[in-house]
Amino acid sequence: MSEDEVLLQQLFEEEKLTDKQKKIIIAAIESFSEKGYAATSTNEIAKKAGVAEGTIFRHYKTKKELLVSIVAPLMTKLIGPFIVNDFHKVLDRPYENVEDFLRAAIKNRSDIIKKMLPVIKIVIQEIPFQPELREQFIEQVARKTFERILQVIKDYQDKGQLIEMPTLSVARLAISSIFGFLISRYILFPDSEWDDELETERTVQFIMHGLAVKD
Amino acid sequence: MSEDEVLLQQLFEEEKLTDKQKKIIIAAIESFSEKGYAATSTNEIAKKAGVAEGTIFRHYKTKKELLVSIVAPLMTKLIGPFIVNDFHKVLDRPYENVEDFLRAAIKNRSDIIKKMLPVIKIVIQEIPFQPELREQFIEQVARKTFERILQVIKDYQDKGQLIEMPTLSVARLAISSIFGFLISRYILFPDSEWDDELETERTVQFIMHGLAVKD
Amino acid sequence: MSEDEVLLQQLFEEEKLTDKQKKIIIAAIESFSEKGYAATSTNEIAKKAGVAEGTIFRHYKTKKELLVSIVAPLMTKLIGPFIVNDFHKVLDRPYENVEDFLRAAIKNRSDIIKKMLPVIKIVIQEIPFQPELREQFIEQVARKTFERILQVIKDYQDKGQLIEMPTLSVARLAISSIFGFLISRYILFPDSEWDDELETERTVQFIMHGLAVKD
Amino acid sequence: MSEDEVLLQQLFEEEKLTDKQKKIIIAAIESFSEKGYAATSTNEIAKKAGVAEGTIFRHYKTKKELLVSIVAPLMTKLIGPFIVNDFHKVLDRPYENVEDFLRAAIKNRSDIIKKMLPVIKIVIQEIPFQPELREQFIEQVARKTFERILQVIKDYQDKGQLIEMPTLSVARLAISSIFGFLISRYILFPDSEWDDELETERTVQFIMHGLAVKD
DNA sequence: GATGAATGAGCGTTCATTCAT
DNA sequence: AATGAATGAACGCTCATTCAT
Repeated sequence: MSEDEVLLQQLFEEEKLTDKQKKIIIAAIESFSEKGYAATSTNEIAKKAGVAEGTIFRHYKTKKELLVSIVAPLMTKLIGPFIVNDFHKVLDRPYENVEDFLRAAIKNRSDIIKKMLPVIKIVIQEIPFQPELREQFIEQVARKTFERILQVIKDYQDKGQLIEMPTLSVARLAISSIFGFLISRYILFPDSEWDDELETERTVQFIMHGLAVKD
Repeated sequence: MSEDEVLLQQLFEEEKLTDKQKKIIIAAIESFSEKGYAATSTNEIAKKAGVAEGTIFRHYKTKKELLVSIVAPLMTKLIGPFIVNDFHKVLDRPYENVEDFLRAAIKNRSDIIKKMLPVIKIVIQEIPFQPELREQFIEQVARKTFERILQVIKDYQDKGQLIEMPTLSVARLAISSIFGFLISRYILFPDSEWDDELETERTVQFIMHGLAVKD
Repeated sequence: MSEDEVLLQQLFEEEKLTDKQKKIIIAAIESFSEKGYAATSTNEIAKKAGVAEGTIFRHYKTKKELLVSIVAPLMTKLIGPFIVNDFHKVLDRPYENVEDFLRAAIKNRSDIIKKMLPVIKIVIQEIPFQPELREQFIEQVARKTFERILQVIKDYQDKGQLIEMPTLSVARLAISSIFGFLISRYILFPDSEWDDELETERTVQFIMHGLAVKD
Repeated sequence: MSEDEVLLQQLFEEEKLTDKQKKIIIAAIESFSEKGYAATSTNEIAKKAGVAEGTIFRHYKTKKELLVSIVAPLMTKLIGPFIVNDFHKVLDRPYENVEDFLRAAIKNRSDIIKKMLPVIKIVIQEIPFQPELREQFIEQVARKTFERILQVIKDYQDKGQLIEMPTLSVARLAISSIFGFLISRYILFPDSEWDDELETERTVQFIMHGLAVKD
């Protein structure tokens, strides 16, 4: 199974996709993420996919519907495992301390981001301009995940492992650090040499203890 | 002087802009930042600016040149003060400890970001797709600023105020936290109520001491 | 079969042309030859052809490609018969004397010119400005034909039917006379009354014996 | 006096031209003859002339008026000397025989053509598309000159130096040969090496005696 | 007289979308 | 289901021309 096939399977698990449809989606992901949605023509997608232009519109009423069909499942998939798995894990208290949880969270997201990189780029680029996507994102991702995250934070605060501070602020600071790492690692400087294990640990330690010298 | 006038003056300090040119730039900034560069038509800009479409092309040979002419000065302006001012300040040792420096850095960037927000959005959106911009950004912003930042970090490490860790990693962690704050504050949730003083302080404390409970 | 159909068939013998394509070509020939290539808009061609403007660009990537596609086959067709037929005829010595050859040459060219007139006008008008066409013309028409003509002249000189003079000069003089006739006949004064037989004969006699009174 | 100055003086003898006007005309002649009237923009002419675009329209109401103002004087000048001078010369019987007359005619036209070449190219290119020019050409050049030429021919026929044949046909044949020479010499192959004296003589001899071998 | 900024119609071309096959 | 020719609106851009300075 090729790399593209894997990506497709992850994004469109249950859906039945014809062969042509797969080709269209792969071509669209590639073009959208390279040149942006608005700057990509359906003609170009059709050529890259090796299908007739009309075929695209047989499966997706409009170009925007094609975009949404690609991006929407990511929202569920990207988030789903986090919520479903980790929720239970956390409730089951597999991570007795925060640091283990952070390490797991970073690792977990890393795997997905690596695979979904082109689609993630599309989401980031298009969310500001496509109200449809933004709404979906806020609805499905932001809200659900956020609630979960806030609760996790609260749990650890209750356990006395995190300082007292509004959970929203805690969330912002922790998420900034994690996303800052992932964005640096996979989007800004993917070509630098990275010791993933080491940088993950540094990030975790930073979140916990900051940069100040301890006496 | 209107808010737009202020923005223009800051971006195009020395340049002589005709009245129509100002209108074009303001209209372009608005449209580009709202709908994206590719999705904005020159016709639309002309209408919003109240000029003939031809007038745009009298001043800017192509649509892309208009984009660059808006975005390029930001790169200098956004960065200039940081380097020039803070460089000297740091060398002159006005900030004896890191925390003061961080507070100043956040404050300094906040002011500019607030004013330049729409242009900054354009830069963020278009850099991935416009090699011209990316190059300029890397050349003028990333390189220069990064060197400066790394040096500042090293200084504080030498003074024993920051832990020993590769400066690049320190930079990544600190910058993530600061940008995480600014992006949350001005781009993601500009409409929430923010106690700027307090959140700045929380960010600074986080960078220094992390989230772990101290005994 | 209409007159236009004949022209098309002659120019695009082997090629499969859709109905719309035929209409586009006929409209383009008409407009180009009436107003010149640069002064003809694609919009105008589309309207005259009764198709959408986009349809033109589906078949021809650019306006210039449309021009070339019309003019290029003429170069082959105009010249082909001359070379192939006449070459063999001459070698087979069907024209024992020059006068017969000249008569045949004029007649042969007349038929084609009559049919191709509008396209020929386009070629003449555009060759000075379209390097692409000029090259093609020199390559396919001028070179091949010229070699052939020079050889024919040499043959007749060897047979003692033409005076000794550099073949290039002989060619220039004979060709001037023939083209002078054809241009007068079909382009400058097509509306005058012409006794084609008689004027052809006069031209032939002129080429052979000039205008001086013989004693 | 530069070469351009000479051309201007010859074309605009009596007219008072400002310095800018001269520059405009020279620039226009160059561009029109290189790229054609329709494909030349007034902006381009202005730049080449080193004047503001508005200046062109101060002197010539429209672009077409500029074309006509350049081309019209040629019609008079090109023809004028022929009619005026040669008319009297012929009446004064300076050329006792046709051959001398032909030599003089070719020589006379050669000089002018050499100087006026770019303007002549413009005339040839634009006459088919500019009814205004065509009318002017027919009126001033064709008619007057033609009458004169026909009369000259008739004179020589009466003197028994030219064969009996409709003067129109005689004219056509002679003019074809002369123009065929001039066009080959100055327009088609200006870069070949030409022995002007010799080719002129060959042309004259051809017109008189043709190409057939005399016994 | 000369300028050049401004115009808006029109240019060649591309686009997402439709539909007969 | 798949095609690809056809569409016409919209695109970025150029043009000849105007006019306040």
